[in-house]
Amino acid sequence: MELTKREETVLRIIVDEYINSSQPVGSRYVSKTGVLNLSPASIRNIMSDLEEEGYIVQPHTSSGRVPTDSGFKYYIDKFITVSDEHISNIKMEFQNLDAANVREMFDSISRKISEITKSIGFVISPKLNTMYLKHIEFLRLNAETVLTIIVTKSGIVHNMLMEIDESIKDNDLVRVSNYLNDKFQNKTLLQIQNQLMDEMEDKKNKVNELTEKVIKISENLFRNADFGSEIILHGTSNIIGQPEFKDVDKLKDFLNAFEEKHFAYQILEKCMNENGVKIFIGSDFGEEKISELGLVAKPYLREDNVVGTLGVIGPKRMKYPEIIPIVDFTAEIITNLLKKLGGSNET
Amino acid sequence: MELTKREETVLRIIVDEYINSSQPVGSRYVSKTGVLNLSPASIRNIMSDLEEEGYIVQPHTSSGRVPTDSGFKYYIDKFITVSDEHISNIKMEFQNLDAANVREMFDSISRKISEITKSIGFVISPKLNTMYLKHIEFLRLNAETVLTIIVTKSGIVHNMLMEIDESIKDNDLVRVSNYLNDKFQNKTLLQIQNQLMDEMEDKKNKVNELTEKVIKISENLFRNADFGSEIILHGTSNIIGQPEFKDVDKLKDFLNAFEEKHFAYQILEKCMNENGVKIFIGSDFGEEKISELGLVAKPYLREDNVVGTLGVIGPKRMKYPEIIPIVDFTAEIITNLLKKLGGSNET
DNA sequence: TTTAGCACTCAACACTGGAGAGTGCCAACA
DNA sequence: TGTTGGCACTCTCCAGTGTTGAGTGCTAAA
Repeated sequence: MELTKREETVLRIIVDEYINSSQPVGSRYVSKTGVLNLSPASIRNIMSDLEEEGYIVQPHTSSGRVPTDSGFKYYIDKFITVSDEHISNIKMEFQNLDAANVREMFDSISRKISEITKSIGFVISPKLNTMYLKHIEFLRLNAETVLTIIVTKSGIVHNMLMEIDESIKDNDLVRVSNYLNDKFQNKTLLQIQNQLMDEMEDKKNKVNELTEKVIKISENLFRNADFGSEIILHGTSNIIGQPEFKDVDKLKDFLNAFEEKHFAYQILEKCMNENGVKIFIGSDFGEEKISELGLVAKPYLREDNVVGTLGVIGPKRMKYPEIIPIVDFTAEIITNLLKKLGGSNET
Repeated sequence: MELTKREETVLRIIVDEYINSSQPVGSRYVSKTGVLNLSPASIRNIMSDLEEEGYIVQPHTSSGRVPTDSGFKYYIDKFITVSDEHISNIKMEFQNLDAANVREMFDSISRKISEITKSIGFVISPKLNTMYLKHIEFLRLNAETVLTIIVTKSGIVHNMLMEIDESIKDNDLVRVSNYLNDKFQNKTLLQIQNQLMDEMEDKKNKVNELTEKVIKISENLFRNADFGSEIILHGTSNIIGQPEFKDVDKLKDFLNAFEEKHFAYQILEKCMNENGVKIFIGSDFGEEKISELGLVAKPYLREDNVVGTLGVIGPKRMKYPEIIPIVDFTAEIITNLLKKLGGSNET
């Protein structure tokens, strides 16, 4: 719904101030800002209209107004502008992240985001099964245990322990890894998984000794392998001070829920499918527990496909003009990182 | 200091009840338990003695008594007995941890501990530089970037990205890794690091082409490598409900401090040097922020050397009889795991 | 040595009234 | 017709008050 100029202005002032103070905003305050040159009484009329249209509410009869979720959305759509200053500040912040490998890079970024936004920062790592195989290797740790190391083209390293039949010799392992490396270079792990499963089906037909070994080992390896993504988040303590979590039980519920990764995943999956910065507010989640929260997220890409997401979780009344460019920029960082790492040496 | 039988009994009843309720315990309650068959008035005399000796205090004139840190210590030393039932319960709990690799095993264990103790569970992973090299490998991701993968004999996989001189060819990398694997199998990473550093010193003397390559690459790799340990902890939300953290600021301070890993590390390092379960209470830490906390920890071993620690952090008034065997048992699990993984295939 | 009795202290709680912030409505005004 | 000042009203917040109950220390008697 479209608002008049003055309604917009009043809404903006209310949201701005609410973001600042987390307190209901009264007509007197709005009038005093001097932006509109109207008396409190007139402001009250405008507020009354805004309330009718669902953009603001009163917590109780004699209190000021608080923006509703639609109020927030209107505000975000209309009034958020990102200043160059913000952007250059952010570039500074991300100048020298220290990270020895890709996993640590995700970790550092998540931590950094949480630090500079004073909210919860998160990174969902790429689903491993969408990544291209660079290299696979088996190392025998002892008679029954083999360590499998899978490296993707983007430099992500995944390792798995595997119980193994003692009849399989060390040089069998070498042969199998050579075979897999030759055959499956530059296929995604999912493709490999599927193709291997198919071959297992066919195995009654053509069994030579090598394929048998491959099948035996791969079955062990791929059947129960978890190539999903990991959620890396930092800064949960940042939201403890926030007034919307004065209620300790609410806080506990929320943190508990987030330690259960699947809950977090469910929430965050919503922003996996679209490109660009996406904002969720309160009721969007459809979860009572987190109705006081907001989420700013953006996916990052590898070869133009979304492979993961990152962003910020905080109170609804976040400082969007600061946070949006942060999320935007860090997603670019990761996209570039993945491009650079998996870049040359293509087939 | 030694206490009389009756003093001991009163102290035990007070601590027991305080652990239960986190409320000061009064003479009437102690009398009512019937353990001593004394009236509240007599109990009061005994309590008065205990207070003089520093085992209990009154938060205010007309309240019941609360154990002091020495009260807790006395209690732990004298009265904790671990029942077989506890132990078999724990064994059940750890029956089926799912973990695909060593890192995930630490993660699962830390999570499991936090779940069953309703406190914070932590595992400090082994210092990588105390671990024996099993295998090192270089993978070129692109012209300038090489991924190094280090595997220890216990199956811990560490990977590092490294910028590299373009003049170094792929087969140089293979040769160098062969060289390192041959020469340094079954040395600790620290030994390797030192030996390589020494060789760099000598390099003016005997330079053949291979050593030069090795030195160039290793320098890159080992100079700034972080082979320290990682702190894995779960369940911070468990202490939110606890009455000793009613004060939100205290809670925030504490969680913040713990997100700074070095703080946690400093605290936890204290229990690195001794074998057996170690208990710290409140003032032991010498840190105001965490004076309300207790810590039960035990190191785990690899070849009779302490390489890491694990344990539980919670309010002082923890259920020690339950928690001590949990910590004890899980440390054994990890010790055994490391022994099994790095076990055979020795030199 | 133990106990009953008593006076005393303190936290916790419910209740009260006043102050302050904010509203809606109305009548008056430009 | 839009704007404004005035006014009655509502509600939260807070400080002050009295009451209750739990617990103590002390004393004198058993």
